[in-house]
Amino acid sequence: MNHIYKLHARLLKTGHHNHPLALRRLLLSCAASAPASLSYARSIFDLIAFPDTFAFNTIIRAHADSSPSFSLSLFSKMAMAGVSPDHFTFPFVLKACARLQTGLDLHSLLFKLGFDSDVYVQNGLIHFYGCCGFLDFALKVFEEMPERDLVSWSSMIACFAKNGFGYEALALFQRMQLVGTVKPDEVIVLSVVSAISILGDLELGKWIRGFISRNGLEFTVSLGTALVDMFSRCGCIEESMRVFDEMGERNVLTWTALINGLAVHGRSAEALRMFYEMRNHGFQPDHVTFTGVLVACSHGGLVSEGWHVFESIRNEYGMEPLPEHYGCMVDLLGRAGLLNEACKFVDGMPIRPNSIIWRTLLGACVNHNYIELAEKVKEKINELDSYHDGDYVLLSNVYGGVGRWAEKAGVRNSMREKRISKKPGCSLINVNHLIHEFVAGDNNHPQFESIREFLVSMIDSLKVVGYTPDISNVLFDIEEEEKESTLGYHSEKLAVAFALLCFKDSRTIRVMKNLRICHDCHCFMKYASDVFEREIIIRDRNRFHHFSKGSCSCRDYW
DNA sequence: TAGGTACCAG
Repeated sequence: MNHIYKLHARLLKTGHHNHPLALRRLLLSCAASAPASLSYARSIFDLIAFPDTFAFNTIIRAHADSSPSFSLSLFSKMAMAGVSPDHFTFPFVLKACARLQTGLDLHSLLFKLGFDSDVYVQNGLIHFYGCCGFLDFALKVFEEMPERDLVSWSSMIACFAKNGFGYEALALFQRMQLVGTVKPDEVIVLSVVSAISILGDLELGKWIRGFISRNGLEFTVSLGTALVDMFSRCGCIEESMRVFDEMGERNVLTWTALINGLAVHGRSAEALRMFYEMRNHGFQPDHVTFTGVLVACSHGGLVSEGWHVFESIRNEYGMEPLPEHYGCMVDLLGRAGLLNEACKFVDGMPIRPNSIIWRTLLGACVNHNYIELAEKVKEKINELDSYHDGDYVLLSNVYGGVGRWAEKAGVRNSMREKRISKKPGCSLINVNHLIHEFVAGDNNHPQFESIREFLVSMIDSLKVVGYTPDISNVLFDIEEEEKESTLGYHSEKLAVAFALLCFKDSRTIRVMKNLRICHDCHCFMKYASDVFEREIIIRDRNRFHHFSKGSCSCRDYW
């Protein structure tokens, strides 16, 4: 900002401060320093009697990121003033539209005006469609481009990553390298790291790290932070810690990434230690940091520490707790079996509890067999959002936990009436650089028969040492023997059986699952880690479970 | 004549 004031002062001194060229120069300087200089930029823009395309472009650009609605209002004003847009205008307008996820008619307008063949405009369109979730449109623009620059590839890869299509992002990155016309930079690699985080594939994680150093890419704070997060999501918190230790410069996001990683890996005490160490290094925690610390307390059963951290948000840091912090507290109390306290906490919340808060409480009811409370909580959820399949599964599990099969069947009927189906469990595993997908109850894998046979023999050998299949979590009221075989087909069991068949050495088995692991599978994995002398790491929807020598890192507290 | 797009991490 200082250089703008100096420039303005010089213009005032020489009497050129109202000269159109001087105003343009000032406006440009302000636009380059956005968002700090936005109000100043607006006042200069207002001084220009007849703003031309360049002036409009500059002011639209300056607001595209931080005040996208204002950018769009300026674009309308531009049209009303009869000032024509040019090929510079649209990338800025598209950026604003991407932020607001609006403006689907823009493509036809710029097509009509003949700006659709400009690479910057096309890149803007890819980014815009990607942000709005219209991947097909983004891909169409990308594929039809006669020439692509680094930003075109980067935009399309980011589109895939942002929308959860990890493999597609990686495949495109590979295609880009095969085409070989552009050289990857730190920006594009950040999207690739994010794609690998979605997949949770450690082999790929190690590869991208090597790629970064082989290609001499600058190890920026954001790239380092993304790697800390990625390794944690790939199930290797040790590697996250190594990257963290090697980073010369860190910021609050880096510390938070590590704290969150430690929390979901069940290393609660270390997460708390890092939180206090971070403060000693002079970094102020933000809302995300607090969420990580509270998750650590919750998963570690650290009730009093959790209370202390929660209260410090307001008392020490002067921040207002967000709904997710209240959610963490409900989880903390509920997990610890303090259901009455959890209810009191929800009743005393200064904000209206959302369905997530109630759902958290419902989960606690399942873990501690609080049937009446679960029924009341489910009613509360129904008032807010009655179509969430997971809630029915939880309620069904409460009834199953105490053998109330008639009520359990009632839950099934109610799901049928509302046409709600249970999302199938799905587990992924990397075997010899190939990802295998297992879906509960699905026998499409080419080696399904041998996997199933091996799984049956596994279950038999685990039963010998004390494993008893727990049938209470099976959703429907079916015969006992059938229930047992339904459990036998849970996707994570199939994935682990497959890994044991494939891996002849003693390497760690790593599985990624879309839903929470059930009690029976959790018990099965503990026995399997002992009997087969294997470390098994499962990433479920909430956290990581490290099974080793008959026990789990979550200490059965998840 | 100037001005441009992607990533922006937790």
